[in-house]
Amino acid sequence: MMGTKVTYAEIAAKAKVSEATVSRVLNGDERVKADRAARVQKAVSDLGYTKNRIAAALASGRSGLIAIVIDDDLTLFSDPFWARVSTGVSRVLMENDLQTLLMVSPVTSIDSPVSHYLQAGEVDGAIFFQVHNEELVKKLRAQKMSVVVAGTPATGTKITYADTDNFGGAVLATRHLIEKGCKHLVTITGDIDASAGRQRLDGFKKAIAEANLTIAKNNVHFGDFTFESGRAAVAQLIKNKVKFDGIFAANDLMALGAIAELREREISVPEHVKIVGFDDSVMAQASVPPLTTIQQDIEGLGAAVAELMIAKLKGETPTPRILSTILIERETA
Amino acid sequence: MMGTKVTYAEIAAKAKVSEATVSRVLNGDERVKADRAARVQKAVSDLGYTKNRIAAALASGRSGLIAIVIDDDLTLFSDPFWARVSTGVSRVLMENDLQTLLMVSPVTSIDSPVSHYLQAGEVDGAIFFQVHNEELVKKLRAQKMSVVVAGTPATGTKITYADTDNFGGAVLATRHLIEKGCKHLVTITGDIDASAGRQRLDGFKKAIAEANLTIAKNNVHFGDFTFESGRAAVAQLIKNKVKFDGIFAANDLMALGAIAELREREISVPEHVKIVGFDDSVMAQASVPPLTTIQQDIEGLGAAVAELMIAKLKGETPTPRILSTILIERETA
DNA sequence: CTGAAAGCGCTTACAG
DNA sequence: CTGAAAGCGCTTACAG
Repeated sequence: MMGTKVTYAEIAAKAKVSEATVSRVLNGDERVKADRAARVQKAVSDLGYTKNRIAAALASGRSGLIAIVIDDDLTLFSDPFWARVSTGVSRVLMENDLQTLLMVSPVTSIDSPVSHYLQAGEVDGAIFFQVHNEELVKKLRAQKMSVVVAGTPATGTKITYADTDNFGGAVLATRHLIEKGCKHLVTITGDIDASAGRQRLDGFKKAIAEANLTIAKNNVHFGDFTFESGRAAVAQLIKNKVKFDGIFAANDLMALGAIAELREREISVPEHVKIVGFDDSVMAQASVPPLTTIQQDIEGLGAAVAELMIAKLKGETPTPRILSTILIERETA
Repeated sequence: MMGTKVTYAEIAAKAKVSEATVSRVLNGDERVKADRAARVQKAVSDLGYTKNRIAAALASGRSGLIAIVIDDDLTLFSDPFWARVSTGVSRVLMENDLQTLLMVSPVTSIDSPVSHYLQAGEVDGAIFFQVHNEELVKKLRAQKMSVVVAGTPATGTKITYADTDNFGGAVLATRHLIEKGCKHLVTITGDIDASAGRQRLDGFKKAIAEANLTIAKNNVHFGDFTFESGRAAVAQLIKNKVKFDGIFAANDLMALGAIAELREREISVPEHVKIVGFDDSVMAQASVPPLTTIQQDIEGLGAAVAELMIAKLKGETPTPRILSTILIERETA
């Protein structure tokens, strides 16, 4: 079975072909004659051979390694979201005989160890979960390394990316509130510097306009995706005497913060105020009352990113992928 | 600066030494004379050299790759817990010039692709986040591969591991309930097949015994770490007419489920029933009322696992590491 | 379609 | 302390 390392030499001897032929068969070269290919295949399985990818990498210049680069500054990875994206990435990559290298690094500045590592060319591609540093991405692309981003990069750049349809999801959420009879809608935005934050706000505005409603000055409250900011938003809204009967919170955590504050003031959800979140995190169904929210296909996003990477590795220039969302109706709206 | 690949040949020429010497200097061999070593160092930085780890791996037989193996059957990685452990692992490994390979695979049976891959010896070590398959671990260890487990393996095995002090944390939680005046305690256990589930139950029992209280037959309700099971537990308890004024739930999610059910029955928390969870997840502070819970050092656990791995790689036989927990008092107890 | 041969960029006994 | 040389296990023009 296993035991001592089996190499091409043994296979070649057993199959009575050259090592070059063994290599061809193992790499799916069609030109090898069927009978010889069969002999090689048999020898391979008889000997329980598994290829030494490191040797292959050195000889071919392709490592088969794809890095997932995560900037730990934002303790991003603590967010279950990214973990699930990674799961999707890893699964698809493995299916395609590629390995996932996990790089969690405090800073992805152009001079950080991670950057140097990436620039050293030991990985075939890099997947970024944020684009703090467009410079780095550009530099890597200039070095013909394949780069794919999960999320929407700044407009104008030609970076390949996949993202959830944040805009569409926000439209869905807002329309739902309107359908449920809300007349005075407000939104609590996420971090507006992040594309997801911006897009969700845009979607909200779109749905409002579509329904011929208007957005009063104080109806957009800028939050930052935290529970506290959701809570503060409601407090502020009330302090400002804003009249509202529906809230679209750009994520579940802020929605929960909003609910907590409403509850404290004995404003009942969904009777007095309806609310829709975004993410469909575990918390959404564990909340009281269970939260109506927008669900995204998180592992699917990871898979999409991996597929884009694979396409780029083949020399193709794939177009961005936008994954649609669905509304999960629970009890808050 | 960068550009064309710099190799030992260039460095050797520039520093006027042999390639062997370059290798020695770069690998910290003390025997090289200071002045020659200095010349090499200078050439290295002048040329902006970065080592080709793949070539080094092939020549030395050490890949510098450590796999984190995650069984995706349980969608384990969706749990932010493991993502954070991975963060800790990855950080420490990087600091030690090792890479983290992320392997999310549906099954880690002894015949799965992952197993084959690991057995092929392309990684220097493997970190398991669960030990479904003791066989695999044993086999790998027999092949002198370094294996470390995050979590507590079955007793009797000599597997190196690091884990949170689940037992101690449960004792802390239970004592707190007792100090707060609870007389009739119940616990909602986690999956009892998992070591964390068992240990947290044992800790509960220990604290009860310590206080000279007794555990009535129905006071231990077996859950499975889900929100629903927490909810069902309370429903069951009430149906069985069990008298209780304090609940230790083996994780936050079940605690939230319990709170939801209590609220529905208009039993107020913490006035009528006090409750303590375990994990200090994001949900704990976002719950209403905020959940008193046990906090563990999750990234620290990852770091500990990585440190154990590094020790094993050096040929040492480190002893298991148990990380202590603290109680975070909020409003439910 | 196939083989001999060179090469990928390091490491490491071995000899001195 | 240092160098020449062999070798790690593959891949890939090149020639036929």
